[in-house]
Amino acid sequence: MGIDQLDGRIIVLLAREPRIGVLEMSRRLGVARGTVQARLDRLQSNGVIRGFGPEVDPAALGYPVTAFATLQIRQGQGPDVRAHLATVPEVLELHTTTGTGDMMCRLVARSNADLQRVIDRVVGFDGIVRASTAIVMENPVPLRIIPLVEQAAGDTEGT
Amino acid sequence: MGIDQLDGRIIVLLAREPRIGVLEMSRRLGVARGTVQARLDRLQSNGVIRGFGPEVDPAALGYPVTAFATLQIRQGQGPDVRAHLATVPEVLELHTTTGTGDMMCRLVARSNADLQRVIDRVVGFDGIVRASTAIVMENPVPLRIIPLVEQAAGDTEGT
DNA sequence: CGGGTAGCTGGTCAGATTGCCCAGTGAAAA
DNA sequence: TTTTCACTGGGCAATCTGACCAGCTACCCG
Repeated sequence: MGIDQLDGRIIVLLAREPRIGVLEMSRRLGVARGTVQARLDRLQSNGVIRGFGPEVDPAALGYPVTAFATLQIRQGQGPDVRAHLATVPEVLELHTTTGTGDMMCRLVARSNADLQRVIDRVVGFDGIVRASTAIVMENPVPLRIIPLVEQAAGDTEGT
Repeated sequence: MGIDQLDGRIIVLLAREPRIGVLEMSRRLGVARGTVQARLDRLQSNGVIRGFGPEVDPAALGYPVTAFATLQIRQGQGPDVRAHLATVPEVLELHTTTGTGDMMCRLVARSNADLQRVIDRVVGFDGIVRASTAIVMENPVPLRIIPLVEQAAGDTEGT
């Protein structure tokens, strides 16, 4: 596990210009096309690169409001709660955590008013004892991976 | 703003099989290639589709520990704190929020012990008053967009 | 009502890229 | 020393892309 510098450069290049294609990458990186192809195959079978799905902006879809909800679950109701939350489209992700809450989820909604509806739907389930919600105002650092990839590529040098 | 059913089907198809290409999509959706191309162009210039960057798994990079940190900021120090956090590679995203905390960030680390180092680096900055951290144990619902896209495509029918 | 716009179809075209194969080389591991 | 592995540089056929076209329909507007 771990990536070397060439892997890192491939990922960063791909993150910056996703449409670029293997041939152009090999040109820019100064290596043979087969090498880039082999590296990419390996990164994907490694699981380092999960895929190339489209990044969809919920705001552009009509869901400009984002919030994080911390949930407290009744003992033993975990599995049921997960199944329940998985059925709510506005639940974008769900984690079980240590700490004050038992779960943490990311929600989106069409408006602040609509957020109320979403929260009602989320907590309107027996196993959920309490929920506390934090509405996102700004997003100074959008989800990113490049700095981490650069660090991983610089530090680890393979295994 | 909003997407119609064809847009929705395009996005879902793309999310399920990213490598698919415009031609194959047009075949499966039963529309002309030019249509799919035009839709995709529009979705991208709309900002609905931000891009096709590689989805990198931090765990496979050697960072298997994820945590969420809620930060309380000293009045007026917001901008400085943002700039500080932006320099930490392990900070994957950062939001400013309403509620008990002022900011919320997603962190990764090489281990639980390493998480301590990351947190020290995050909070080792003057403007941060307090931080409370929740370590992620499981991720029952990984970041997803398909259900929301399907709902948006079904409901809105364009504007 | 007629005109104009917008979107989709089904087709063509040249050019680029992909996936695949190969032999040769250098370095590291056994 | 022999084997293994990754990378190089090359070539091949098949495919896809981006661009363009005319024709058609639906729709809005004056």
